[in-house]
Amino acid sequence: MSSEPTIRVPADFEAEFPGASRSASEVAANLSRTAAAFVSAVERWPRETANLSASAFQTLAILEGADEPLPAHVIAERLIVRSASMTSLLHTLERRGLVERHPHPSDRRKILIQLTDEARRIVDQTLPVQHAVIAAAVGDVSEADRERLITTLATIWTRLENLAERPLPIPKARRKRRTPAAARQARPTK
Amino acid sequence: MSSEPTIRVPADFEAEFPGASRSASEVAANLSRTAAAFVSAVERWPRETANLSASAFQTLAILEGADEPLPAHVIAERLIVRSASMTSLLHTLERRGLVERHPHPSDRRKILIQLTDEARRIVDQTLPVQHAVIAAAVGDVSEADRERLITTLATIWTRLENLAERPLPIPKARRKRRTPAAARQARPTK
DNA sequence: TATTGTTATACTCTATAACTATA
DNA sequence: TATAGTTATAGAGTATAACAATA
Repeated sequence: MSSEPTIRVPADFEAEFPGASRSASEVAANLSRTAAAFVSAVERWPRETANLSASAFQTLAILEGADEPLPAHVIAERLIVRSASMTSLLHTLERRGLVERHPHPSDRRKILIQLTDEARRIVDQTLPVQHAVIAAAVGDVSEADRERLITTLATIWTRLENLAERPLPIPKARRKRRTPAAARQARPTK
Repeated sequence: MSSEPTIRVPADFEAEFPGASRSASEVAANLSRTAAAFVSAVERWPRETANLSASAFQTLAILEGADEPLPAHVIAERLIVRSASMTSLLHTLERRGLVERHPHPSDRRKILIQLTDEARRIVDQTLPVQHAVIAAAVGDVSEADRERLITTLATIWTRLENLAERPLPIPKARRKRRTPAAARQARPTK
């Protein structure tokens, strides 16, 4: 497929899109592609060995990390899903014997979600693989470059957080470039 | 939520997971979070102004970029989806009046997908906003750092491509650390 | 009144398998 | 035989709205 080591953007890009930045768009494209490959690599093990989706495994990992049963709404907050979605996710995990619902001892509105031993085994096997995959993926990058990368990513992330709270920007007009195909179409058809 | 500028991993991490790398996992965590924020920022405009999902807008953008009608299987290849998923995507877009199906003039197995004027208007308005959002997000990063970032991402991506073709690794045993909660549970309950 | 969780419903996206028609 | 596309079906994920039980 697109097996170039870096994704680059054509030179006339900023002429076509006033307000755009060629280098910024190259950052965005390469960042998205690398992160997608990262996520796919990390999700591979739980999917192929335990048939667990990303959300499903994340639910187990959250419970394992908490080291104690959690009420459903707490897991929902950490996963960033609605309570109705959480109910359905927990239903799937319960059917597969990976979590159990228990009544909360003092607040009878709540249910406490507890991992089964099988779920704990899955998490214990999956986390080392995921971390090993990550270590391998970053293996060719020096420690100094890792630190630089983390810092630059943090700079971008902070800006994105601010942007998310602002209203949508007003579009600037695009100056469409003439592509060979468009020129072909524009030419009188004989 | 997790509004720290950088995500960091505890110092005892490598003791718990032999074969893992603390700095690599920090790279992975920060990369995933920043990329997710990027994708969410870029998908915001087409979703909020035209109610278009990422795949739906991508389909329109591919057609716009090609500058000529494309057969369905070509779009499916570029989107990396199965032909059946493409059919359903195109059905949704057709219902919304954004694409039209036309018979291929010479190969009667094929259909040519063409953008409507409304779809072209949407793409023309969306692309400048997306590129402006990207330029704003990366605005605080110097040109030199952008280039370094792209290079480092390419290094990681190349490794991930190789890893994807290999069989799954064998998990190394985890050395569970004692968390406060676990210690509490382990202690005799009085 | 607010919180917790469930049910019902719907829509998107993706996937597989069986199928038609065309090359 | 291989290719292009559709239909049928299924499942995961997310969303909203109405609801019951409890605080």
